[in-house]
Amino acid sequence: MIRRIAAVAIRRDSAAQQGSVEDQVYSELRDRFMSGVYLPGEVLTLRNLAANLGVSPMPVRQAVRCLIVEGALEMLPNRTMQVPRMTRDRLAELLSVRRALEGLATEAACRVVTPRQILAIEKIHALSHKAFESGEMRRSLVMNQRFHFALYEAAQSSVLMPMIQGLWLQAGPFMHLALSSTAGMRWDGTHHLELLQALRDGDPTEARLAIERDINKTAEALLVTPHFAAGRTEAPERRVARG
Amino acid sequence: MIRRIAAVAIRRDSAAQQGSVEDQVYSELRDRFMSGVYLPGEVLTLRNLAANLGVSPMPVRQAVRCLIVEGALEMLPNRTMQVPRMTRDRLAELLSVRRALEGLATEAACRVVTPRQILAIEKIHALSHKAFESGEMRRSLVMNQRFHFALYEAAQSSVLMPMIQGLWLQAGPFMHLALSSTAGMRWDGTHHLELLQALRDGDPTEARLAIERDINKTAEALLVTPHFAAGRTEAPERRVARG
DNA sequence: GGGAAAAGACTGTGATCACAGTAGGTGCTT
DNA sequence: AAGCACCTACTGTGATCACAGTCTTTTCCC
Repeated sequence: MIRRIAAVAIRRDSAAQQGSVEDQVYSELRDRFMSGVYLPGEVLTLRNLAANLGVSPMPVRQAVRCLIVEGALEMLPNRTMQVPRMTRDRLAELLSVRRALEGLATEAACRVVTPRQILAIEKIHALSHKAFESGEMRRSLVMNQRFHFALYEAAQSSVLMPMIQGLWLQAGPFMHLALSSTAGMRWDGTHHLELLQALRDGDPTEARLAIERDINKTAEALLVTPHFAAGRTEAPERRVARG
Repeated sequence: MIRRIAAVAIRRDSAAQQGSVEDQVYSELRDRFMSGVYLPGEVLTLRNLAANLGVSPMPVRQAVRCLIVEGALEMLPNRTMQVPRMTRDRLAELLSVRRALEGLATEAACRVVTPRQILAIEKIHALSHKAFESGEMRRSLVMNQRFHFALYEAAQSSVLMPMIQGLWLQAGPFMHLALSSTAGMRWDGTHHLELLQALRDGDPTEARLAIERDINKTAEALLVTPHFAAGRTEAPERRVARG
């Protein structure tokens, strides 16, 4: 049974989308994972994804393989692919590595960031804060992500950036599942403001500490959610992919 | 012109090699990159690789895409694939991230490592040292890698291990190019011994410092080599793939 | 003889088909 | 009515072909 709910053509966004079809598929799927389109435990199939993206299965195969290598997708022994469930241990590890890598990136960024970039980051923070105040949690999460990535991009590191993206990619589905509801989420942008001040002062160490505090805050919010998988023996609850 | 120098079947090693052909190809290519089979700047093509591995181009395509995502391979604007050249900046970044991640893994390993595992690591160190003494640099490098990975594997982290492997994968071709000659390489296993002592003492902080010192030592040895690419405007010098 | 143009080889990419294995559903048998 | 077997639908995987580029080489003309 092939359910084509909305066969959105992959070229929808940005008229002059360039690159091969596979690159577009890969990019689109990355965005979807980071945006929480797919939920932990959800089962995806090549042909459904292809139909949903409006492309042939071929480019999807390779994009999906890459996502598996990155840990954003899991291949079960049955050869079926599913969005990995999250365990408390795994989340703690991800956050630990985030602290290390994003701390490094923040230090590097602080040393070379331009006033113009700082302004852009401030702007993104304002948007995130505004979205949070109006209860648009989804949008606030996305803007928060943009805030972090705008910062790390200033570091201009071709090593750190892909690794950090990989971490967000792995945590994406779970983060959106756990935080997209307003319940129990009392976020304040204190650490973001501290970071911005450190950037203006050109104080890498303080900037690093601010980011680490921000990640710790996220950790506190995430680790209390009841969304964790109990282990390898959890109930099936296999969600069928929507596309 | 298809040059089949040695069309080695992919199933050569270990009779009961399991998994799909693509998994085997991917695994084999990873090993080759980490072993320095391919040199920085070398150009690889799908069909040559496929012929060399004795498989059809199809599985190679996907494996190669994954390697590109991991940063082990580069795709030029011409759509040709080449082993990335190394720059001093990039190497410094890789080593910086290695310090952070392998430090983390070492701490974690130190907390859960068993005496039996410590013995195994000691054994590997002895082999590495012995190979170095007899001038077998290639073998010494491989054993050194096994030493590190045996340590990190003790940490049992499904997050850290793949990331660290990715780092070694990116640095692999350059490391072997720079260090496989005995010239200018005066390695001593002091830091390895310090690490082993810290493991026995159950002192995570000291273990972490020992690994960091070890990586710093490697950094010193690597950063003085004259093998760096000058930048984006370097001479072509495109080595043709051997397969 | 030198330079421009065309022909050739070879590249990655995408589509389509065949295949083996699995999961789930249906119908028959006991 | 319950249990078992078969059968259908669907999964990822691999192979093969066609195609549009690029790069090299050859060939023709000035």
